[in-house]
Order: sequence, then C-alpha cells, then structure tokens
Amino acid sequence: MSERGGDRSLSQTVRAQLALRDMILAGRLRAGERISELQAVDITGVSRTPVRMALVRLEDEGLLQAIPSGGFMVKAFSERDILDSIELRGTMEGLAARLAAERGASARQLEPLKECLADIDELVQQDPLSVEAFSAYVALNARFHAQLDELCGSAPVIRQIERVAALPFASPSAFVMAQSALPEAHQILMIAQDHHRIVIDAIENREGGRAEAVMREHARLAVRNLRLALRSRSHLELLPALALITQAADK
Amino acid sequence: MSERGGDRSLSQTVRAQLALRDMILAGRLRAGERISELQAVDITGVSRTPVRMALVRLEDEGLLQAIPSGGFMVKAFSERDILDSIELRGTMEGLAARLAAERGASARQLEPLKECLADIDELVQQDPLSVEAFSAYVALNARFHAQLDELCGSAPVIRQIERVAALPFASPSAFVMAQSALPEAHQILMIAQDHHRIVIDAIENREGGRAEAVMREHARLAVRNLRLALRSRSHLELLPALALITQAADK
DNA sequence: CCGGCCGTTCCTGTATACAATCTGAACTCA
DNA sequence: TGAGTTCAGATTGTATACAGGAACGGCCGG
Repeated sequence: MSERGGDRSLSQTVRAQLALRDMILAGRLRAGERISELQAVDITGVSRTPVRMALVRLEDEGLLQAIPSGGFMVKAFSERDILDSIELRGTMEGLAARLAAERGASARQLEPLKECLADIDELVQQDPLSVEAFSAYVALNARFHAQLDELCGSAPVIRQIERVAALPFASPSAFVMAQSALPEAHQILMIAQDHHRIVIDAIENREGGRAEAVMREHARLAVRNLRLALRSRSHLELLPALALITQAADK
Repeated sequence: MSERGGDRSLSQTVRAQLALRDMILAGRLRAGERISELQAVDITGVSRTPVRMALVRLEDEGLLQAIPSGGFMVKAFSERDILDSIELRGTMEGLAARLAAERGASARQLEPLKECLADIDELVQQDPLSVEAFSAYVALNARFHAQLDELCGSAPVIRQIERVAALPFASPSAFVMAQSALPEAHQILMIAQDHHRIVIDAIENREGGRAEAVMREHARLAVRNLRLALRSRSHLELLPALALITQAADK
C-alpha cells in the first residue's frame, strides 16, 4: 500500500487524470478555483509532466478551463449549461438516429440493439425497482446508447457525441440514479424504454424524421429527471456532478 | 533569420502546433503516417516537451489519432467523413439558431448581424467576383457565423460548434475559395446570402423551426461547393484540406 | 490615509536526462 | 524452410532542473 494512485498498470498520466477528475466531481475542488500544477502533484503523487498532461486532457474534456495567464481552473457550470448540454446531446443523438434510418441498418446490426432492449424490458418489469436494478439499468442504458450511436456509421458524429456525453451531467444515464428514490421513477423508466423501442422501429422502417424526433425528446427525459430530483431534494448525494453547478457561473 | 518557427512572441507549444498543422494540411505528412516526437522536433525546432503538448492538442483537434502503443499518426478521412462533418456542423448551427429564436434576440444583439449581412450584400453585388472579393467573403462569412452562433447564448453549444468547425473541411467557409473559378459561384453565394437573411428573419420572428431548418440546409451548400469543385477538378490547390482524404480510410 | 512602485516569491513554460517499453530483424533450432 | 526467440535500436513515458514571468505584499511618496 505504498503507492497512492492505485493500479500500477495504468500510466501515470491516466492515473493523475482519474484522481483529479474524482476530486473535481466529488466537489473537493470547487468551481472557479485555480488548480496549480504543484497542488495537483501533491494530490496525485506523480511528477509534473504527467500532471500537466492530465490537466490538458481534463481541459478538453471540459472539466477545466485554461487561464489566459497560464494554468487551469475548475470550470463553473450554470444550471442552464447543463440543460443546454443535454439538449445538445439529444440533437446529436437525433442526428445519429436519423442517419442510421436514412442509410439503413441491417438485421444483423440491429440484433444487439434488440437484445439490449429485451434485457432492459426484463429489468423494468419488477415493480419496486431495487437500487441494484437501477445500477444495472445505467449499464444497459449506456450500452444501448453506445450501440445506437454506432449505427449511424459515422466516426465524426460518434466522436462528437462522446465528447458531449463525457460531461458528467450530459451522459445518457446522468440522472438515472437520482430517481431511484422517486415515486415517478418507474414510470419515467418505462417511458424511456418506450423511446428506445420507437427509435429502433423508426430506424428499421427508415423513418429518419421520426427517429430524430424521438431521440431529441428522449434526451429531454434527463431534464425531467434532474428537475424532479432537484425539486424533491432527495438523494442529491447521488449526483456528485452537481458540485460543479454555481448559482452565478461567471461567463 | 536564425529562428525557424517564426514569431518569437508565441509560446513554443503554439508555434509547434501551427507548424505541424501546416505540414499536415499541406499534405507533407500523409494520412496514416506515424509521426514521431523526434521527427516533430526536427520539423518544428523546439524541444520534446512543447512538441508533445502540440501533438496532444492536434489530437483532440481531430487531425491526429493516438496509436494504442503510444505516439500519434496523421488521421485519415474518407469523403463521407467530410460530408458527415458538414452535416454535423449544420445540425449544431441549426440548434444554435433555434435556441436563439426560441429565447429571443434583442435588436441590439441583432444589429451586428445585420451590418454583416449588409457588408456581404455589397460584396456579392459585383458580378464578376474577384479573388479578393472571395477572400473578403470568407472573412465576412466567418464573422457572420460566429456572431450567429453566439446568439444562442449557450457556452456548451458554442464550444461544440467550434470544435467541429476546427476541422479544416468542416468550417463554414471551407470550400468557398474553391468555387472562385466556377461559373456557378456567384449564384451559390447569393443563395448562401439568402439563407443568412432568412435565418435572421426567422430568429427575429421567433420561428425556431424555420431558423433550424434553414441553417441545416445552409451547411449543405458546402457539400454542393465541394462536389462542384471536385467534379470540375479546377483549382484543387485551393483546397489543402483534401490532402487528408484517403480513398479507403482505414476505419 | 491612500495610491503607485519595487522586490520577493511562487508558478508555469521549456529543455533535457533517464527508464521502460515496444519494434524489428537476425539468428537458431526443429 | 519456417517459426520461435533473443538482442539491439529506437521511441515513448516520466522525472527533474532551469529560466522567464506573473501575482502578491511591503515600502515609499503624495
């Protein structure tokens, strides 16, 4: 237990990146706060070179912001930034779905999607969903979205979707865990699953407009989840990403 | 003339980044080719640390691709990647225009846009457009798009648009210069300007759907430009970005 | 008492040395 | 002859030393 960063098979750069990201998401580095390289060295236990690399990577991941005079600070997000990021993801996933529909997807390509669909179906059948069920849903949901995005067959589109979804509050499953204690949870999950089913149907029938529209609306479920969670103030500790929100983001 | 990289006021990292990007865009580093740090040091004349930084930045700019075992290679793009990137930009600019329309833009905000519109009007009035006029158009067009994107008031949206437009073949003015010798040039420019006018009108009247649709179609003009230029095979030297296209992009 | 100037201190940007890993080729053995 | 192995070269990942510059505090002058 002499090394601090955990698994020694990872490169120092990746280790530093993970450690710093965890710190930021945990809210231990507050938004707007300048994060010096030396400080990051102390946190991560690696030397300045990989720390520097990790900071650059976190910057274009969107969690850090470069300071003109040099160095980085933790980026501040407004609530609106979050909503816009979700809308942005929905728009791009809508594009991906439309392209998939217009260009056609073979039965072979659709098969894993349908399997995923069935798995989720089975999951949401249980009426009182356990926390473990929510966890499983998050994983399956992520897989479904990834496979769906792949269907468009366009590397640039996939790349951009991944970039947006890398933000902790814009990923398809960002606020799923937050609803695990809400009464509306089960209903929302079933609606989400209906969207999943519809988009596959639309792609199968080459209905590009329908596929696009449903994916856009699908993303907006995340907004509903977020609003519900914020309103009921329940289990906010399940949303570490909210530490990044500032009431008045300077921008 | 002792220094190689040019302006000494820029940081070594930026200098290396510019030099390497120029080399790539000029096609002097072919797509798929591995680019070693030492080689980059030779090219740029700076030491390995800033070179490494520049390589990382060029990777998330999208021009380079990380090799699993370490290092980077010049990214290869298919013709379809280019078309998809343009569609992607159109989709996101459409989102920005829709948001601007839905959220409303004040007369004060719209004023610079209208000025830009008038400037372009004046430019496209000349019937045989000079090469200088095309250059001026590129600048004005870039300004118009930047201001339009800003109108949505959403930092995440603007950020993503900029990331896509950073690709040399996806920017709003990527293929304008290529048409400077085409007979259809003047007509296309006038159509583009009509799109500009329509989107402003739509935003002014809070017609979100119309604003979005016209921006999507507007981006597709770039596809037409590209196709025309490729078909006529004229002035391909005006399109340095095409050096990145490979017939069969390995992906 | 307040504002501007100067020095100190910390921080980032850059260069380079070292270590570990990967690549490639030649050589040997079945 | 072909495949496996081992060794050499090169290349990347990491650490650290050094230099330039910016932020901060104290001091002096008004």
